[in-house]
Order: sequence, then C-alpha cells, then structure tokens
Amino acid sequence: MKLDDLDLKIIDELMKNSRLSMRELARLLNRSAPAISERIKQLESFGIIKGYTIQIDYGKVGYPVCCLFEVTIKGGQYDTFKKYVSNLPQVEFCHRIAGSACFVLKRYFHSLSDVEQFIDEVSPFATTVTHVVFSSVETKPFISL
Amino acid sequence: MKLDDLDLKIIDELMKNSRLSMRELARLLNRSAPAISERIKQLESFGIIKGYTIQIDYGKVGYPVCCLFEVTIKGGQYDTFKKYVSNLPQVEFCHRIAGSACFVLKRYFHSLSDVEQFIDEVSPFATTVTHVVFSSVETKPFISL
DNA sequence: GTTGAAAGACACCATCC
DNA sequence: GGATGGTGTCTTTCAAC
Repeated sequence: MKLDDLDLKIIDELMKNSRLSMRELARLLNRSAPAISERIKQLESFGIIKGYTIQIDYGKVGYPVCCLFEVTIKGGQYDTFKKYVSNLPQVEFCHRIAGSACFVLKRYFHSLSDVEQFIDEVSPFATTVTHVVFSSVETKPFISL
Repeated sequence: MKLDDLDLKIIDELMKNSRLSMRELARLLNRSAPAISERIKQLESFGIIKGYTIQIDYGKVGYPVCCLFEVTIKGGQYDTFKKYVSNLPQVEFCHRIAGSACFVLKRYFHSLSDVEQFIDEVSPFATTVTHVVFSSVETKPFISL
C-alpha cells in the first residue's frame, strides 16, 4: 500500500491520541469524516495500524523495575527460549539481533529479586547480560516527517 | 493511589483496545458505564494511564530498519546527548542504564545508510555499539496478573 | 456503585461532485 | 478520489437512589 500525506497525518494524530473520533480527526485534518474513516479502514486492513493501546506508568502499577537483557542461547535451544518468552508477562519486546548476543529483551518487574529469579529461570537454556534501567530521556511521540 | 482488581482489568482491556467506549468496557467487566468512567478519570489524573496510542508496522510506514544502541558518553557530555536525542524522531525509547554503557536507545530507520549517518552524528559526544534487529518474538499484550 | 432519561455526538449510508 | 445530508444508534453525563 502506498501512503500519502493524509495517511501519515492520521497515523501521527492517532499516535498522540488513539481515542479521537472520526469526526474529531476529520476536523483536525480539514477533511470529512467518511474520508478519514475510509483511510483508517485501509490502514487497519493492510496491517499498518496493528492495534490501539494505552501507555501506562509501570511503576505506579506495581512494576517499578525495568531491565534490558542481552540473551545468548546455549546449545541451540532457540525454540525452548522462544516458547518460554512468548508466554511471559510484562515483556515489552524480544528481538532477534545481529551481533554477539542472540536476543534483546525488555521486561518489567515487581522487584530486583524477581529479576534475579528470571535470570535463574532462563539460565538452563541461555546466558544473560542484564541492564537495569535507571530513568528515561523523554522522546517525541513519532513520525511527522 | 491504590489499585484494585477492577482498575487492573480496565488497564488490561484498554491495553488490548484503547478505543473501547465506556459502555463497552462496562459490559465486558459487568459494571455500569459511570463506574468505569470514574475509574478511568482517576487512572488518568494519577498519571497511571499516560496516553492513548496506536501500534503501527514501522516497516510498512517506511522504516524497515530497527536498531538498538548501547551508548557511552564521551567527556561527560550527557546534556548534549540528551538534548540531541529528545529532538530525534523515530526514537522508541532512550534509557539511562546501569552497567558499562550509559544509555540504551531504540530507533527506526529508512535504511542502513541512515543508521550509519546516525552513528556518525552521535560520534562527537558518544560511542555506540549497534544491534540490528532481525525479527521479533511475539509477546503477550500485558498485565493480567 | 446503579439505574434511567435527555441531549448530544457519532458512524454509516446513499448520493452527488 | 472526496463532500454532504439524513438516519438511527450509541454515547456520555447527570440526577436520584
């Protein structure tokens, strides 16, 4: 699918606020509601918009600890690891990467002792390098161009 | 703020679909719409729900390359780096971390040559270790408990 | 926290440009 | 491709309980 300026602007606005109605979106972008509505249906059906979600403060929800892990698989147990990870809660992502490690994984925890437990659980099929997150630099929502 | 089961369920549902109306949410959780509405207002005002956004396929939007960077600041130029990063587009996050590196940053690019350019731009005030993302392991949306 | 009513906003469709 | 107008539905919000 070929995206034009309007599509990108719609994505931009929905990035900032996914609860906008078609009508509000139309007003913001000086179009009619049906025009916007049709674009969004397309964006959804092409899998460009994959979902509508919220951003939460993990700390306030009981997960004050965030870690990034470089994961190196032992003895080719890739599938064991993948299956294990895909059922773990509080995993923001798990990417296969180029470089010395095999995966990078980001996960939220209740406490540091839960981090320790996670590392222990993984240890039969992978070694890990752990990065504890202290804080975050604020970044822009997205796109614009 | 103390969160109870209902709050967590609301967060869970909104994680899966942030466009749910109060009424639909109420139906899903066997409550009345005003009850849900008030909870959400609280969750917002306490900063627990930080925003409503969409998930997009970055590849289909012109950013097929994703990289993670371990960033080590040179000569204490932290503020230079932070300021630079906070105005960069397509940065998913930039975390200050414990360990050998200072930051971990995730960013999307049009091409590998844009990655190269980014590394060059950062080089005056930081050294980088680059991890190119090949693919992702599917993970659960979130929370539940 | 629930219910019920009222007002308003909404999405959708058909039609037309 | 996009705009307009009408219809019926759904929404939120408020008051009373």
